[in-house]
Amino acid sequence: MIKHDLTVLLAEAARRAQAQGKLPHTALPEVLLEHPPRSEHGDYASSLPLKLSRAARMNPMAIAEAIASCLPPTDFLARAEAAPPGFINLNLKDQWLAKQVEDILDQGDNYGSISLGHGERVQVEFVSVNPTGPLHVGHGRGAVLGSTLARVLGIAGYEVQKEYYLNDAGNQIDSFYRTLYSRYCQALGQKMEVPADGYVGAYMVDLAREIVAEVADRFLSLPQVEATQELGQMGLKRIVDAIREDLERLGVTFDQWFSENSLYETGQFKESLGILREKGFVEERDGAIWFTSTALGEDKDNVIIRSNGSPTYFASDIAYHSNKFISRGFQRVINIWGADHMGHVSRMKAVVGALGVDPERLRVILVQMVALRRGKAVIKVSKRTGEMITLRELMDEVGVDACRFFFLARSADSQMDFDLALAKRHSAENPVYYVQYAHARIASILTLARERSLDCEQGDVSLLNHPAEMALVRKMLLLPELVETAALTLEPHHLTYYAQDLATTFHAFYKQCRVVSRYPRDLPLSQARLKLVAAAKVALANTLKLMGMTSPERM
RNA sequence: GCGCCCGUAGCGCAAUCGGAUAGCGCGUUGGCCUCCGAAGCCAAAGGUUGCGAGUUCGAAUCUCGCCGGGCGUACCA
Repeated sequence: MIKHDLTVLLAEAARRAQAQGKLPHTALPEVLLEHPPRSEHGDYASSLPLKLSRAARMNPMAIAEAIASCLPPTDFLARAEAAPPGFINLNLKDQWLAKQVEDILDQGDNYGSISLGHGERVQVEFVSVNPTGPLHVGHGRGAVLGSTLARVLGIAGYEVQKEYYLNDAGNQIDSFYRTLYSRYCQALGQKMEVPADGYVGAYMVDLAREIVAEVADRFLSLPQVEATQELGQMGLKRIVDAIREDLERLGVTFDQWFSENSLYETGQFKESLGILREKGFVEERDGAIWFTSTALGEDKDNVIIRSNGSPTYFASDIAYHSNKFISRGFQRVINIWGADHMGHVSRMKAVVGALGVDPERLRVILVQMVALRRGKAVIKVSKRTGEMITLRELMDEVGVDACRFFFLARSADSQMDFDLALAKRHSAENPVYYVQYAHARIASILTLARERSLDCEQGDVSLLNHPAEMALVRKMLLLPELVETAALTLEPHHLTYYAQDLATTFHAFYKQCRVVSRYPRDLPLSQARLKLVAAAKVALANTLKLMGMTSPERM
């Protein structure tokens, strides 16, 4: 990556300046490059002189000049200038930039890949919604964020495993089973109340009807406990299948669906509890088993096994994380949770530490809530009350691509207001079409060139020097840097802004530079520009692919 | 009460480490299709970055105090 080459070059120049006595021998801070907001300030700039000024007791401008004078000539750097109050501005050579077009074409689908991760094994666990009802709009946000992040980490050189943690044990499943039983009986005309803690959503009525359609009244003759259990499992499977279907439609797939229940069946839970006990973090009190997190600086202790003998959700999570880190050996684990799980974060980190794993290896991304409105009316989303807008409805309404783009365009820590009344109208104005239009436009240029039998293999990219051409190359070269940033900060929302930027730069180029010309004298330039356009298609398509969106050839 | 997140143009949101004149989309106003897609381009208007102090050569960004919104603070998940 050119940015890294420049970073190294600058650091060397600073050391050379010290060796030559132009700079005092103070410790050098890490060299950081940025893209100046104004293009006159170069392709990259460093504020190193400003940071060095105090320790070196020198005027920052003098430092900038000293370092700039020690930069060796290279085939990519056109010039380095000291700029007030003490920046070093770096400009790339047009000829070098033009040559990158061929480099991008050579890389093709791999363009954007970097080796940041060095094959480190990372798990991204996301969605993991309780399988007690359909996915709603809010879940879509975590699904899109997680799947995009997994793609970004993959292209950044990590070995990524995507996982859905299936909460198929515990209270909520029990309640789901009992609700389903009651709805099943009702569907068959029996008098039966929905449990007080049950799921009152209409989808449970539909689910019961579906099951009746399949098995009729077979379960009525069974003892209630047995019927509830069997019926529940049937219903659970249907719900999970529906969740899986919705996610697939959204472009979200998993390498593994991990069953919470299996943690108890395989003895993983006992094992991890044993580790904690051994290390002295387990205590019995008031008839319950506690994790003594206060000993690790937490505000309070947490119950692992209730006094009635049933394990808590936290208990499962202890075993689950032990499984992730110790049994399966992931070097890093990224959990994407809703903001309502915030209270869970620090105790999970404490548990991971207690298990003997560096808590830094666990990263939790909290996705802020999606507040639903219909016009001015706030819709309270709750599976309990059953009022919700499903993800499926949203996808029907605005389409998958717009859906993904919309969720992705906001950073995880900003709350989102989703107005359904405006959803459809907004989808037509969504920047997603702006980006995809650029791709379709490129495709049609390339088609036209093919129809006119233009051989762009012959194109000589050194003919490229128009400012709009150079701007487009520069923008394309940002993709690997963007991947790096997104992978390091775990913030894939930057992709949406980059995609728009790239599209804008392309549209501007298109307006200013004729690609396919009717005049024979333009042939060499046409061929060169076709290469540029083909490279732009690669960059744009790869960006869209990272976001899980389609790259239409026409629209 | 305490803890975490957020507050940026009319609306929705960006701003990679503290960097140079804070950007993008929608909306508003005006212009641009006689060789490649106007779902486009160009231009204009629109900001005391919630308020007030502090640190710094430099603050949307860091610190402190207020104000407003969200979430958490269960033997729920």
